[in-house]
Amino acid sequence: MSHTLGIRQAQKQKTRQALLDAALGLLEEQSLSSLGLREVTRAVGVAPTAFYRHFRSIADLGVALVDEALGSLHPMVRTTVSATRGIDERITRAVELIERHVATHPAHVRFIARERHGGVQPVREAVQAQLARFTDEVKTEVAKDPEAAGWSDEDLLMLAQLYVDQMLITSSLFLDALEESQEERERVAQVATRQLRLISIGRRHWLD
Amino acid sequence: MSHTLGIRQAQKQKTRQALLDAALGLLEEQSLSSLGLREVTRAVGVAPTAFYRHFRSIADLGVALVDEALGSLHPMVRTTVSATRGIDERITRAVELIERHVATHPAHVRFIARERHGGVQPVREAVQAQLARFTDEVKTEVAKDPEAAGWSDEDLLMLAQLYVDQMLITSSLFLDALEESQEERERVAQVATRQLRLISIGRRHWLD
DNA sequence: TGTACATCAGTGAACGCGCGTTCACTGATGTAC
DNA sequence: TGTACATCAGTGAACGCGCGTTCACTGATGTAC
Repeated sequence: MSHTLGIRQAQKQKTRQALLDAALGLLEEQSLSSLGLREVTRAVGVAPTAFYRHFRSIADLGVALVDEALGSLHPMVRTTVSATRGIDERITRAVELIERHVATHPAHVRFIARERHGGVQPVREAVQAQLARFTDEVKTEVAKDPEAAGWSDEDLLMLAQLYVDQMLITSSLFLDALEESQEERERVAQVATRQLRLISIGRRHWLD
Repeated sequence: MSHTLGIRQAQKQKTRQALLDAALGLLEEQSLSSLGLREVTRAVGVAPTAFYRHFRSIADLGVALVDEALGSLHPMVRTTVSATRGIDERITRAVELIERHVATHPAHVRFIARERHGGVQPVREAVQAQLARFTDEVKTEVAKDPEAAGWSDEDLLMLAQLYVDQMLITSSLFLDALEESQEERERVAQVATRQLRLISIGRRHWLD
């Protein structure tokens, strides 16, 4: 126990996290640009002024939420796309992983879908930056695949973009399906699987 | 001149359209859920209370904007996707049409991208409904193509969804590129063209 | 064509309310000796 | 270990402001005869 965080620091972190959690909860039914600072502090049970000890503004909190929602996702993406096992198996696994992630982090997924094109510029930019990182990582993994032999850099990038966008679209569809039925979720999984399969076929014959 | 609209009706329409236009302008830099009724009437130059003569609420105005933005688009989609001429030509033409539409209606495109997953439920639902109509129309056109012989209904639907999503993604990228350079727009066009080409290759070998 | 009445798009004052932000504060935690 | 001072996360009162909505109104347009 060489270095505990200190009671004060620990409590501050806790309040900060409570603000982030409360905001994420409130954002299920509205967008960031209409979220109020007092609304968030009220949900946590602290004075409105306490907010300023942690964030400059709601936009600032939004950027923190983007990092929380997308920051931890990188390792998953990397392992999913990488060329292990057969193609069909990889596709099935990827769709399953997406479905599970949406089921465990629905609020995060909704937040990203909403604010990707939302009305708060710094947040929008933070999302775009993280997605650009994803695209680059996917491109790196895709390039390692033997099937990518002879592909130009531009072709690799367009394929990586296709994959990332496909992932986001599928996430959003799973999210809507969450509030519906098991059948609906299966339908989404089926469509997503077929779309990835079609892309993978196109990829195989790209240089024909 | 059998039936002019009447001065009163005509003036009312004009004010209504002015409210829609002003709202669309204000929405370039914010999202609908943070748009104020007074903000809109102030931009038009009428009293706040005049708003209620035309719309029940901002959400109601938003739904009207969705219809304005997407309603007129159906004929274009139909002719673009339909099986005329060669495949490469069709792809090039589709990408050009998208680019031109974004250039002439940037505010509408931005509005749809923003509110598709935005925080105002009735508006979100209106967008989804219109997009479902698009998907259905695209599916009908795709089914007519000789290449679609032997395709199941589910396969046709998943392809139509892929096309519609691709159209939206490309529109959004063109929109961002509008504020940048001609080179950036060309890069977007190139990536979109390649992605559509890859999809078309996957489509050709789907039943192999 | 002219008159008398009805309609209704837009007005302007008024309201209560919740907002973001400021400020001086309190009291628990941290630090130096 | 104990004491004296510094730090700083969270408080609570206060502010000015713009919001959505109500209401009775005005005066141009529409309609019936």
